[in-house]
Amino acid sequence: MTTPAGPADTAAVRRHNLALVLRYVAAHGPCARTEIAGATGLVHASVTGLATELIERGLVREVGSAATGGRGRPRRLLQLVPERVMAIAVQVTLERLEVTAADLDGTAVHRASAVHRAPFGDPEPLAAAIAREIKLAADAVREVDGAYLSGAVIAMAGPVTGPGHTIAAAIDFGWPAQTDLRGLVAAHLPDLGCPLDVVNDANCAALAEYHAHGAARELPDTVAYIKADTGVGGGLLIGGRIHTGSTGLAGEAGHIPIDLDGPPCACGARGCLALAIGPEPLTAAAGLADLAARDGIDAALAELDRRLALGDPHAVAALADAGRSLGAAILAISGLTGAAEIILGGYLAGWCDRLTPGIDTTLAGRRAVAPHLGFAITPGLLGPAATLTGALLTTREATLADPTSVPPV
Amino acid sequence: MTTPAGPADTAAVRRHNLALVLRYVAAHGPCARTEIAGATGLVHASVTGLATELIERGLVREVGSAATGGRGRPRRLLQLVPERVMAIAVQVTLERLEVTAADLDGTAVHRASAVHRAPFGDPEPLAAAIAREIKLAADAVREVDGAYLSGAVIAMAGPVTGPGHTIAAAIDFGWPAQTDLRGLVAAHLPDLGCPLDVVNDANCAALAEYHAHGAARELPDTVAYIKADTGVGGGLLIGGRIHTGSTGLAGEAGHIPIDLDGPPCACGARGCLALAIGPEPLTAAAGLADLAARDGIDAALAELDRRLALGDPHAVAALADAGRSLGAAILAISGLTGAAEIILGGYLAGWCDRLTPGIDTTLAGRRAVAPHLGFAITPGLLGPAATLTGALLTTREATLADPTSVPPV
DNA sequence: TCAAATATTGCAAGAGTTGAAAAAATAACT
DNA sequence: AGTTATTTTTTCAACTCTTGCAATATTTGA
Repeated sequence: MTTPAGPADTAAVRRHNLALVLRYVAAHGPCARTEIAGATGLVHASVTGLATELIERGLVREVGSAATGGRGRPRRLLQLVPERVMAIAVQVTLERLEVTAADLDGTAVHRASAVHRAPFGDPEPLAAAIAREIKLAADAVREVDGAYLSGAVIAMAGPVTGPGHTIAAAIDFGWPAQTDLRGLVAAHLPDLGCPLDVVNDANCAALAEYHAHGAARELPDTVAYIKADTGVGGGLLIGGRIHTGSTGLAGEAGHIPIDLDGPPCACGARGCLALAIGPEPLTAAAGLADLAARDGIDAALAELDRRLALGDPHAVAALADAGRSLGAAILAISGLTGAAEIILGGYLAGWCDRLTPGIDTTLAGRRAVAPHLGFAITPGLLGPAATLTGALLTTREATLADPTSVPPV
Repeated sequence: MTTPAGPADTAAVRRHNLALVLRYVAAHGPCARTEIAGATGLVHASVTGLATELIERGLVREVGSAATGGRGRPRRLLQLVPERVMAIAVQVTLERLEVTAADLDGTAVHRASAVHRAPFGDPEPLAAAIAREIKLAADAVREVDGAYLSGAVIAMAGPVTGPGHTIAAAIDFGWPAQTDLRGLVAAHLPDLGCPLDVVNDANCAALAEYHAHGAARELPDTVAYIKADTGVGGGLLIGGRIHTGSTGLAGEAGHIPIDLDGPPCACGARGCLALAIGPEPLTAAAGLADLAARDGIDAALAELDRRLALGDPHAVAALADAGRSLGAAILAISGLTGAAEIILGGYLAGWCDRLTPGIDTTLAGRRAVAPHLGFAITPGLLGPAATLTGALLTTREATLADPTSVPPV
């Protein structure tokens, strides 16, 4: 069962078992009650009752029958009704708001992209803009017949701590410590009628990649994710759930030191990973500093990508060097978190082949001593959409964990 | 409630609520049913029933009354019966077995220390020796009237993975990968009558320090532990429980790289933390390499301790230098795990003051940029006994989590 | 001695799961 | 065409657990 601090009662049992059945149906497509009973350990009679309640809540529907091959009553198949539950996700970057409202399958019913101008140091205008977008998305959801709005999630950079979801530090926006972005946005949405959460953007991406990989094969209990795009971030997944840690920074690999006497970093420390694999240092190492200064970092990254495709030795060497540093970070991540799988996202995914030689250089010695090193390194499957997808998944998880949060019919 | 994969029923509810009450009684000394009801959220009537069952299982007893001050029926106080449940812990080091059988309070009823000679590469003789010691300890427990043997735990170096508790690698003993030490020992103990587990020794120490600190004040959700004595190890605690990770190595800080181009380590990588704060490098840095070679590492550490007490500049500088490296590791640990508290154990605890200057050197820049850094560094409160204490705590946790594992009367 | 106050326990009601029996629905057989 | 075997699903009584309310127990203060 879920692990609340408080007492348990029969309602908690019901919640747990409803979640058990709903999760099975969601994961294993159309399936019969008998199959669910066999797989979950529940008794047939219980599955009947649980399925009935899920149907009443509109989360599951019967979808025809399927003869089992031999004789006997045919199975009546149950299927998830993804469009029953919708969630809203807002990704906040320095210049834009990306908004999606989608159902449990991730099928979007509303998309928006808005430019915002957030004055340095004052979160209020941005909060108002976010609230405006959420309101539009919520209106779009309400247009859909029978859809239940389960939650809205704001994904943005910076550590998010505690149950209050306050943002410990948003350096790029210059906000004061412990800014209660959720509270500021919620103040504009008095009748939103669903939970509003703030989560770290890299953690969202980590969750999305975890699900993407987990669909194809069994994943280990502890999985780490590192991404680099406009910055370096990451996330840590334990038992399929985001682990934020007490600092809200768990898995944020960008500012771990890998070089004791390395160059100073803007974070105040020295030799951070971000100085080795971040976009500015990486393009600079490939001789593209001037281009980055003139046309912006995106142009420089695009040029680096072009040169890598052409096999430019300077660019290839820069990636190999970054790989060496990344290898050290991977050793630290696996050692400290116990992650048995490390997923690379952002441009690390696309350039994985170019990074591998450097990574191997760092890991070769350890691999020789400990042949089955205990962890795998895999490129991410999702592109930039990972963040929004992951934000939607957080509310999907909440719905699957407590189906009683969705009202009947 | 605890979170098993399977279905939940009313028995699970009972287990959860029994654990809730037992945990409260164990943590908050003698207390009345009313107090328990108020603190846990259970209703008075439920507490009555739950307390009755705990009394029947011998885990709790009534211990007099206490007038509440004003008028009214006095409170009947309930108290944990620590001696009801005993556990056995065996700590395995290269030369010795240290054994303790103790009750829920950690009060020992049996202690033993045995020299063993484990042939390199063959775990069987050591398994036999461990089984012998466990048998003696179990006999001692059976002497105690009314005591229930809840479990036996073997604490030893090396990563312990999966539900099978196999030892992925025991380099010091030269065992093959995935050695099933638990199985080997259990084969000698066909009628032990209690669970037998193998856990990582540093993880045990981490758990013990967590409890020691937590007794005095509220601890954050995620806490990390690093220790150095004969080697460098550590552990990661999430929600008060050991997180082993999928590799079984979570929190093992000894072989995270902090210096990309540092010296090669026996683990195969370069610039590992163990090369900076491990006993051999540390004594060598203080100019005690010859002494270590001649009289052993313990003698060299003792001499280092003496010189530190005298303020020997060479020794002090060595500690400061180690502190710099430790600071880098601490940044990595906090960043990756989200730990808001990092506990230093082994000689790191005793020499904490001497390490602090170096740690501060590394952290100063970060502290300047992020004033409330988000984590605290504290010395451990327990000495070498931490490992055995922690091993006992793992079974204590199991008992508190499922009081129905203890039979009636 | 009596009333007030507080702690604990009994008891019926409500909700959940379970196991066995009954009902439903189809294929195979005669 | 009718019947039987087989498989799936539902119904129903039994049991356990928490809950809320009323009853009981026990002490203090007047």
